[in-house]
Amino acid sequence: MRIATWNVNSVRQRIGHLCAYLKEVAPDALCLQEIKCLDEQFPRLEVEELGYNVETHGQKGFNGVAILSKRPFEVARGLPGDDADVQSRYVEAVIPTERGAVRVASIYLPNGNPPDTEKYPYKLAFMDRLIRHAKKLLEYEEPLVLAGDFNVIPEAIDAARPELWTGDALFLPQTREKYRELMALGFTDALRATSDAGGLYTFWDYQAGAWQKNNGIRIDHLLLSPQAADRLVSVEIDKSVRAKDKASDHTPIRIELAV
DNA sequence: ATGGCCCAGTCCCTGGGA
Repeated sequence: MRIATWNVNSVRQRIGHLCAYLKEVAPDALCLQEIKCLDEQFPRLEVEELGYNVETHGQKGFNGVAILSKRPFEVARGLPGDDADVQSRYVEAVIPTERGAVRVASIYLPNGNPPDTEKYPYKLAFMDRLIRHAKKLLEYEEPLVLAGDFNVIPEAIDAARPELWTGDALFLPQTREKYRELMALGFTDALRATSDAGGLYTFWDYQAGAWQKNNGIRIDHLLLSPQAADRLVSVEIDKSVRAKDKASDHTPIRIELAV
């Protein structure tokens, strides 16, 4: 089973690239972040025409997540303990497979910048809620994939120029510590399970020629429960998507799971 | 040349992203 995640930076701006990706890569499931629209504004007909089922958790203008899957699936919107939170950043699916099912979450973790504002504690609180929920999901002892834009640079090797990020909410010690707390529940970073190489990025800023200089960071992750990690076959960053005209600033990353 | 963008929205500027 092929599972991909991609922060599209507005699905309405990216519908052409999205359809091309679905045709060329044909993921069984695709997690989207930053759809930046209401549920009813999502270009669902174009996607359904390509054989996908669509579940969105959108909001006006900002944020918003979605899951696309060839097979019909069960969906849950929002993180538990989320009731007071108006930002749409989490959607979860249980997708049937040949032998059973795989649970997949599409996550758009808050950016948290600037760190000296209320945005940073909001990020950390969201991570706490995610950790609590993930802990519960792991108790099912089933294949589980937490996929999305985590807005966390895990290690210095995950940035072309780590020195530029030392004071940034994506790389602050407290951010990375909380990310490690999540990982320590028993998750495997799919990419790091297959490579310890540097230069593997999923985001390049629009500004200052970051793409042309390969000044990237790795912040989009696929985190696997033990039952998913056991079935990991391969990982691919679809870098060519970032090279297109009118690209998102993120590029997709995907895994093959033998489930 | 030490800067360079892109998105949505009561929309020609502002706020947000990372």
